[in-house]
Amino acid sequence: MTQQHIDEIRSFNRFYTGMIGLLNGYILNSNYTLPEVRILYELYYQENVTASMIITTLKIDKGYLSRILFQFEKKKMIAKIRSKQDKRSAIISLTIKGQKEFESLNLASNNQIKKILDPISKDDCDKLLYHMGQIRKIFSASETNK
Amino acid sequence: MTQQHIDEIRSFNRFYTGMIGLLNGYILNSNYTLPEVRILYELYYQENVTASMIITTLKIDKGYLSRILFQFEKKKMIAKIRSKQDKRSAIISLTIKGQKEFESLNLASNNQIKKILDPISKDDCDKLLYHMGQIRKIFSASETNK
DNA sequence: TTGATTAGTTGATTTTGTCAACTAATTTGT
DNA sequence: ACAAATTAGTTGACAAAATCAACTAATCAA
Repeated sequence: MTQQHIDEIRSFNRFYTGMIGLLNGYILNSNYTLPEVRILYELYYQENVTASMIITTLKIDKGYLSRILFQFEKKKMIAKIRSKQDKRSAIISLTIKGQKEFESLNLASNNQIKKILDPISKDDCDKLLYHMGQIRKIFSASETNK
Repeated sequence: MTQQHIDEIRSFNRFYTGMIGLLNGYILNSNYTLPEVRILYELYYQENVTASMIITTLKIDKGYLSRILFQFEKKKMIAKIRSKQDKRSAIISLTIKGQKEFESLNLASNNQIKKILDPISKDDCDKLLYHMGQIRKIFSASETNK
């Protein structure tokens, strides 16, 4: 692996940072911050989530999380129920309102992607997905045998 | 373009956000913040840079930039000289010390990439670069004809 | 059962980023 | 030429985002 390999990967990272920034920038125009959206994402797609699970998967400070969850609770977007198994922790779930909020964020995010993909031909779109898939595959393979 | 296309792209973005986070996280263990590193990057690779040029390329608040540059100046990492053409603006350049600081950051960043690439075979590494190149090509092509 | 660990909360603080007001230099329109 | 508008950069006041450490209550492990 040469210096040129490294340079090119770093160059791609800068490029794709811009891409992601573009997409996140859109979300940041919503009423939620990036950490908030990530937390909503976890709550939406996982069941029986506790705060500490979010902490480990999102690598977020527990105090910070606690406050964000408190805001969500105040807005009636989540509900907490004390776990019977472990009374220290609480199972967190999105309320209907919380789900709807996330879904509308999701929709906005989809539209943003659509807008970016719009000038790209169907054919190139397929290629895009193919290349993305290959990149993930290569990284994931290296992930497993370490 | 279908919903599945969009979902996959979003999934890749989440995946790659983690990747970039990993790399940036490393930088953040240094003595510099992400904006600071990005500014150093601009100063290292471009000549005759002014503050307003950095503002437009990095989309950073001018007050924020002004303070960061002040810190750099205090540490003797940059030098400003009033532009002869336009006495409102100053040409900013890295001092030798500034260059060395950036180079050591750069080196650390390279090593981080190396570590990630280490468990990947030469062959897969080449493929990785190929796929990254193709992704950029497709996005850039769509960029030009808009 | 007691000492250590874990889940989550809270207060204090730091870091990061934004906004608006301001000075000085420059450009534009007449 | 020159007044009005614009631009480069600085500064002060703030707001938002994130971190750190101390703390309570529950659980685990010896």
